[in-house]
Amino acid sequence: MARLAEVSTATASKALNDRPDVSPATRARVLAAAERLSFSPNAVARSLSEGRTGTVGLLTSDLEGRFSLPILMGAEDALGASSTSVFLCDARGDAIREQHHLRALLSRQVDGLIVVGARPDSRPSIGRDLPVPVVYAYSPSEDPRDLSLVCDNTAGGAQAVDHLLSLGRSRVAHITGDPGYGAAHDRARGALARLEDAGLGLAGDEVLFGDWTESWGRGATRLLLQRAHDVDAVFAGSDQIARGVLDALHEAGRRIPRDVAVVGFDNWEALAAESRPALTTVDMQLEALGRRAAERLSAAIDGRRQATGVEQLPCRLVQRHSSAVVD
Amino acid sequence: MARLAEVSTATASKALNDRPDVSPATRARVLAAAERLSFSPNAVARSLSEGRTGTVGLLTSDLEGRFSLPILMGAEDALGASSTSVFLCDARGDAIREQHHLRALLSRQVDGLIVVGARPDSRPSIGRDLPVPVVYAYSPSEDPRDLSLVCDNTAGGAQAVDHLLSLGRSRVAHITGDPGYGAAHDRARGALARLEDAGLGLAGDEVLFGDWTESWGRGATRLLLQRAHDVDAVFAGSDQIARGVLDALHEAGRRIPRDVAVVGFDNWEALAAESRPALTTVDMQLEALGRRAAERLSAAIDGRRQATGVEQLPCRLVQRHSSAVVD
DNA sequence: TTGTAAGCGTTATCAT
DNA sequence: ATGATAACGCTTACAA
Repeated sequence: MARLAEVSTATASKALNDRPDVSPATRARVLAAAERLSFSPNAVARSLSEGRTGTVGLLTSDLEGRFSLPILMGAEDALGASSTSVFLCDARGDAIREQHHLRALLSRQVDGLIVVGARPDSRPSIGRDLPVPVVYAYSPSEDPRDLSLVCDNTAGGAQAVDHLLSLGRSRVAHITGDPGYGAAHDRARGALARLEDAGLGLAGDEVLFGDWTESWGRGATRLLLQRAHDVDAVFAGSDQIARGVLDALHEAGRRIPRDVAVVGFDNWEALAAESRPALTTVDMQLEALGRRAAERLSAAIDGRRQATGVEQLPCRLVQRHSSAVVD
Repeated sequence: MARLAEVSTATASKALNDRPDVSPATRARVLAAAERLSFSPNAVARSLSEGRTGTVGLLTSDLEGRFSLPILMGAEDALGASSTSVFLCDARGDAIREQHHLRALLSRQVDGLIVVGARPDSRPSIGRDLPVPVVYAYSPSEDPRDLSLVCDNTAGGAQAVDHLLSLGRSRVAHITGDPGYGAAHDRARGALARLEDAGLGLAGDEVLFGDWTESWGRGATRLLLQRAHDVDAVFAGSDQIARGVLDALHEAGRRIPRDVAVVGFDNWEALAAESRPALTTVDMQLEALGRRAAERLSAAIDGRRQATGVEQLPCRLVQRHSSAVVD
């Protein structure tokens, strides 16, 4: 290609990369030649010479889960903008496989790593002294010297309750999932704090922990209706649970939202938008989380000092009919 | 590292790659040195020299959809086994972005490409004369000279009806989604063929096309119950639709499966396993599809001749309670 | 402004 | 069995 343009490879390189010290005429000649041969530079060779590959590794523990996906999209999106490519690796929740992938990524000379956990709880650090910066998303690293981005579950719980209180509800119950999840406790804590601030207790007296399923939502609701017949709002720890709650409330003849308002968590569109009535829910804004993680990583790669600790990103309440104002 | 072992880089390379013509003593010395320095070979340099990167591009049109995800998992899984890494690119359904990513992938010297569409219908070929093999998954390429892997929707529809007939049902209706989807027609065709074989017509006389939502499932079911009061089975074109069908049948006081058996499509666990009763459904085995696509691609990369045309992979019926045998 | 040459880290060829 | 050397395709001093 340089030959076709009758210049040296050095000049060709400068011309193609918009470097100074190339006469307009030469540049034009080079560009024309490149065009003619539909020349495309070999990024591998460039990486070798520059010592920078323009790639990052995305190490996820659980592609299956619906949570990693939006994060991954956000990250892919943000990195694509800086024409960085993403190596995707799924460790399937297996530490051995994770180490294996880590080695593969490092040998491929990625410029940085994003680690996306399967659960919102903290996870072991992938290692200190890695030759590239690392950002944890969704699951924070146990090591506070790492940088982690997570969504603010406590604030999310508070937002849900704030909303219910603003509707004038005062008998608010909370049905949530597996107590083994830190996020379940965080959301409950946020919710309880707001109730307390308002001088209220929890309808049903205690948080109903169970698992993250629709059927638990149904079962817990039946239990709740016995314990607190006058309940006028339910905050569910997930949209799946909320679906069960709606179902059981219908069954019991309660009208929604007139008799009981319901708020879910996750904003899982297929569930929340299609329920009857459509479900008000807390959105974790995971795509934004992924995007932010990518931005933080890019900054670290470009040498700006790597921040540390856990950064909490806000949730957003999405209002639908299950908590509509009734006249 | 070669210096530490007091050998030349050539010998070190042979030792590390289990090449012959290295004395056991030397090999041991090299391995020890590598260990001490926790040496990890630079895959970028190796790629440059070998002309092969051990990477493939995964070009998806719609990361958002739940369908690309299992395919992606399967592909990632199969490729990981051959220690091939995957570049993930999401075109977001935008042709421009797709071309952009394609260029980026080629300049990164990927050894092959997997193209995953957003819908089960055919899509434009990504281009002829690419320097690397390409396999299409889920969305077949419009160009029959490309290799595409898709699931056999027609057979899937047939499987659903076969199952219902085997339960002794004879008044079978079909409620499905957007008629703009070829897959909707394929499934309907498979279902109708089997009914015809059994000398039966469709309950409700015609396929009820609408959209892929729960609310359409509800609406269509109400319609259906007017038109064909004696319906004893419904085959739904998706699990979301099936959820709506279940809902409306409950509302109408029909018992499931005693009065009406229901079969869905997709085996979307969160919906199907948690519905009341749990939903029998057709699984597209997308993970297997992704895996198969990766295998085909690997074969093509390794020089075995690239097959062409559309390869159909079978679906699998997952039986749950919505079509249980009633005594 | 342009060209020459070294270097990036590996593998492969071919002497020794 | 080992090592010197070229090659992979690019960037970048530095020399012309």
